[in-house]
Amino acid sequence: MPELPEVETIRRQIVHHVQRQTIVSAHVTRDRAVRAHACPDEFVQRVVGRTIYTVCRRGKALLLPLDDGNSLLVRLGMSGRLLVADPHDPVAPHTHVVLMLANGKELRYVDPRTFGQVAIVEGHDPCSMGELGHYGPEPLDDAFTPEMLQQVLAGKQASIQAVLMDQRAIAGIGKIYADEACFLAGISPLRSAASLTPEEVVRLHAAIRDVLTRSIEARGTSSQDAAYRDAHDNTGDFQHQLYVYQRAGLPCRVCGMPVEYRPFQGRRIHFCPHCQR
DNA sequence: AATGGGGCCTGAGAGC
DNA sequence: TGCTCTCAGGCCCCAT
Repeated sequence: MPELPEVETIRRQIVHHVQRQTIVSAHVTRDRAVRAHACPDEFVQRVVGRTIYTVCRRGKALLLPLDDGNSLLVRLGMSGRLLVADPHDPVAPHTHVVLMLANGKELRYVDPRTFGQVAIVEGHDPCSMGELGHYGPEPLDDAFTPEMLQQVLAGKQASIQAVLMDQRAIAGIGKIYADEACFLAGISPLRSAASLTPEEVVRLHAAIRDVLTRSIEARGTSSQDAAYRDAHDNTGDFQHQLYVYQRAGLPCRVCGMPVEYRPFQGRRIHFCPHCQR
C-alpha cells in the first residue's frame, strides 16, 4: 500500500532526523525483516557505526547511503512503516528493527505482514543495485515525458493496469494510483497497453503525474486495510480525494453510476465503466 | 521475452 | 461469543 506518494512522504519526514547521523546500535527482533542477510547479527554488524548521509527514494524503495559506500535499503511491502521516535515512546506491535541514532532518536521499522524488508546493499547508486537497477523511469522526473510513456506502453499486450504496476515499466505505482490514474485519464484499465492512441497516452501521462503530485501534497492515502501511517504515526489525507479506489458500488463522483470492482487477472480492479473507455 | 499465476504473511471483517 | 474463512496486495519465483 505504501506507493510512491506514501514513501516520498516518509522520506521527507525522516530526512531531517537521520541525515549525518551515526547509527550507535541496532536491534532486530524478527529475522524475516532482514532476510536478505545470512543472519540478523550480520546485518547489525554491518550497520552499527555507520553514518547516514541522506535519504533517497527510488520507486517505492527508500535508500539511505552510508559512509562505508553501502546503503541501507528499506522496502515497506504492503504494511511496512518507518517511524522516528524517542527511546521512551511506546514500541508499536510488529516493530522488527530499531536503529538508535547519535542524536538520541530511534528509527523504527514496523511491519505486521512482513512483506517488506530492510537490508544493506552495495553502493549508493540505485541503478547498480540488482532489481532496483531494472526499475523503469521515475514518473515525477522531468525526464518522464509522454514520449517516454509511449515507449513504455508500445507493443505490450498486457493490460494498462498491469503495465502501470510493473516496476520495470514505471517505478512507484501500485494498485491505488494505477486505478486512479486510469480514471483521471478516462481510460479503461482493462485495455491492452498497446491499444492507447497518442492522445490517450498524453492524457494518461498527465493523470499519473497529477494524482501522484496531489497525493504527496496530502501526505498519501490511508485506505481501510493495513492503513498506512507516516513517519509521525499520522494518517494521510488523500483517501478523501479518491475517485474509484475502494469506492466499489458507490456512485462515481463524475457520472453517478456505481463504481465497478471486478476480479481481473488475479487482482481486483476499480473503475467506472461509464467514464472510462 | 512477455505474461500470468501462486505463495508469502497477518489482521480485519464476514458468516455461521 | 467465538470460531473459521476470505480478502487485501508488493514482490519474488516459476510455468507457459
